[in-house]
Amino acid sequence: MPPRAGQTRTKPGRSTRRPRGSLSREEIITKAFELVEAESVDELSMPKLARHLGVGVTSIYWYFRSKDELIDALVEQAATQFDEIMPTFTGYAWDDHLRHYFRAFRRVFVENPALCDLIVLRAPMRSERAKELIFRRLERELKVLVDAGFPVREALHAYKTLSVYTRGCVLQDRLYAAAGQPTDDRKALASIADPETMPVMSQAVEHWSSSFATDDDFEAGLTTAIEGLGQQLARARAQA
Amino acid sequence: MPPRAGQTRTKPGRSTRRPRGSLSREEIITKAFELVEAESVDELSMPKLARHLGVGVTSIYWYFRSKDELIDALVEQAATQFDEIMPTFTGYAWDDHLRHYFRAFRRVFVENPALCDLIVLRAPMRSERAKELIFRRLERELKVLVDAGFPVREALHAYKTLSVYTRGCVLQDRLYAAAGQPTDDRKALASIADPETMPVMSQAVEHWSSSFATDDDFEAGLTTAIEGLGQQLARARAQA
DNA sequence: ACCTGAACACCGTTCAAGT
DNA sequence: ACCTGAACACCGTTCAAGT
Repeated sequence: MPPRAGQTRTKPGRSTRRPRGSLSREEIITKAFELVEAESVDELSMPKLARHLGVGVTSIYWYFRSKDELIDALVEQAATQFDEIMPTFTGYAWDDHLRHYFRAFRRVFVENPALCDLIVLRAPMRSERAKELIFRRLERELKVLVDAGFPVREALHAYKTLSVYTRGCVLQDRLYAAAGQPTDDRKALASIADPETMPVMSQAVEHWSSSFATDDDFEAGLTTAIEGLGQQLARARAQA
Repeated sequence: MPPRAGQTRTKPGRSTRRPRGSLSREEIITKAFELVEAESVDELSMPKLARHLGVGVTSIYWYFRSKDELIDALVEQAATQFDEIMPTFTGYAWDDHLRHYFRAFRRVFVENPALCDLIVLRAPMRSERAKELIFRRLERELKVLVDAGFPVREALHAYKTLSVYTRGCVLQDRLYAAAGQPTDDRKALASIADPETMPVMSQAVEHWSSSFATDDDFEAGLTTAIEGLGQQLARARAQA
């Protein structure tokens, strides 16, 4: 396309030097987060971000010492956003509460891959603000369990177990999505699982999916863990 | 250091052109795996690998179309190695069996971070050989559960749940190791967990560790899941 | 058939220089 | 104080050329 009349010829993407106060930490974080949402953390690069901001690459380094420091800021942003998106549940019995809570926990990550990349794959958090959000969340969730009769130590273990399990499922989902190859799982198994040499697996063909973290899988594991917790609670109550 | 007499001056690191048949797919994989073990997958680069092999960078591209294809080969190598390292357990009751099996499962990854990088963080596997190894493993492990009375579907869910949970723990461990900052967890919590505003968490301080996947945490989750499975088994047996 | 270096488009980061 | 481009050491990959 030839340059239109009245248009000064410029370097592609940016025409003028940005005025002094026009850039800010916040704008950089916001625009970087946009890029991560649109593509992924791995795709984020300083030159790309600079173009998206309409700035010279090096300008970003005035606000962040390194890309790593920028990512830390994005993780904090993600933690805040996660906290806003997560619904709060009240009035459920402890087991239904856990079920709803971790179902939502998983959904938020599955529906927002950027949050998954920044939180699940970037633990541990280095931001004080993010830690505080986690502590507040834990206070609320542990209270539900302690009120139901769980000793504090067991309540903490219960939350950790379900949190790690759920994040494990979410990671699995994310890796499968990134690989982006919906292979015909059942056929692959069927071709290997000969009834003679693999009697059990050949029976399992109808339930097979190579992802270990489908909705169905997640629900099954969630139920298993909650039933286990139920037994622990019964013992704790009997002791008291 | 001045070049010694009789030594021809060469480019640093490699003196002669390698003879024709001297390089091979296998050697590349072996040396690449060495690098991943010594550093990490993220640190692996084609130039580094070429230096380690004493070859020109581009020679590698005769054997692998891309770095991605090379990594796929490394994943297969890792899967084979994992299969060799994992001990086999026989003669245990189903619950003790699961306990020993997944304890070992976790240990292998914790002690071999390269395997964790290549298997846990690189799922799903694209190699047919790796898939076959997994199916064989599943056949053996599911048999233990089915023999104990689990329906095939429930046995599969049980394995998946514990596998995802264990890999979740391993990932967490790995991320904490990579971050490499053994912060004083308990103090961090104590400074935030005011008994007035956070009564439950302030009681939890003595059990706190910011990693959700310590040995103790893992064992607790493992027990919880196995207890849940015990209940499911009891129901399945009652039905039969 | 196998190994090679030059070259390209990218990346993160530093530095000295503009305003 | 804030924004800039030039420059550096890296990266993955392609290509035409050696043997």
